[in-house]
Amino acid sequence: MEQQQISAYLLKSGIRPLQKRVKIMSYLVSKRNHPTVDMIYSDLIHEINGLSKTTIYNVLNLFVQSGVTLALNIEGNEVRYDADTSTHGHFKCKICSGVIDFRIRKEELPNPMLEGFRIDEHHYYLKGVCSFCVNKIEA
Amino acid sequence: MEQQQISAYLLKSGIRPLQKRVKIMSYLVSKRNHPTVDMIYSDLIHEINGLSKTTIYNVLNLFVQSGVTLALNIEGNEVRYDADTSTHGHFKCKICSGVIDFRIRKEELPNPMLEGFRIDEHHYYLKGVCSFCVNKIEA
DNA sequence: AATGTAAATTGAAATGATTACAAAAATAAG
DNA sequence: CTTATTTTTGTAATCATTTCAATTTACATT
Repeated sequence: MEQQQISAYLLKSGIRPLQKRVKIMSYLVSKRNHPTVDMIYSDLIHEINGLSKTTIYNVLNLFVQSGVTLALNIEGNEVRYDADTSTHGHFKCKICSGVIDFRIRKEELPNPMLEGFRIDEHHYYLKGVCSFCVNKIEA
Repeated sequence: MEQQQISAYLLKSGIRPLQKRVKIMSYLVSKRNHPTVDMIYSDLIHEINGLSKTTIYNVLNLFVQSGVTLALNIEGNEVRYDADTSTHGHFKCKICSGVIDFRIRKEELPNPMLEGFRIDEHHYYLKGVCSFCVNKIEA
């Protein structure tokens, strides 16, 4: 996606499309790698002069609050970020630590009987070993 | 559940039923409150003389590795523990921070097309506002 | 009951992720 | 161009968790 489109998208979501915000969203959208803050930092530090890790935290927190990014809590010691806010599930491989998306339709997710509750977010994730690492183990 | 039963259960799961382990498992099973380590500590420190927080971490890690306890990663900054290892979902209230269970059958959970993957764990959780807090907000 | 050995527990220090905060820089408005 | 507001930065603080060596406990064998 073009920086132009990213800017327009942020603006539409009530976020001023400042340089670093656009770059970070652009990173999330193009890589789709469910990165941690550290991954974003080490990838963007070369590209953005004088980028601070605090800024990444600030920007991501803003994104999450504004609803343009999901914070994924799959492992206790790391938060991963995903700019795809549509309904989908995640799989995390115990071996290579990679996180991949899988499509599910909202109607497929069970709707528990929670009388009077307001449900804002659905999270569905699986853990195991991805096909690539399964082969490595068997070999 | 009686301490006797807890001990037998731990033994069957390959865990030596030492005093503190039995007390911690007993706590998890009877309270069913999805506690954090801190919650367990502040509740049991009165009951168990000279209990250390490190011990709670040790015991819980053992429980999780042995498969008798689930580690729930719903919020990025806290891990909660659940001795109910059967298939079920969790709801976390944004207001009161409480976590409650809801029943779902394994067959209800969508089975994504992940050719060649080995899937070990399914996690399904919802976030929102519980009925009690919904009323508080409206009032 | 006493002894020895292995396992568990402890507390202090280390680690690692995240947040708080005040100063500096960038942005927008007049 | 000047000023006011917002954003970014870097350091220090915080908080959960792990590491590790020393102490204690559990348990099998005398």
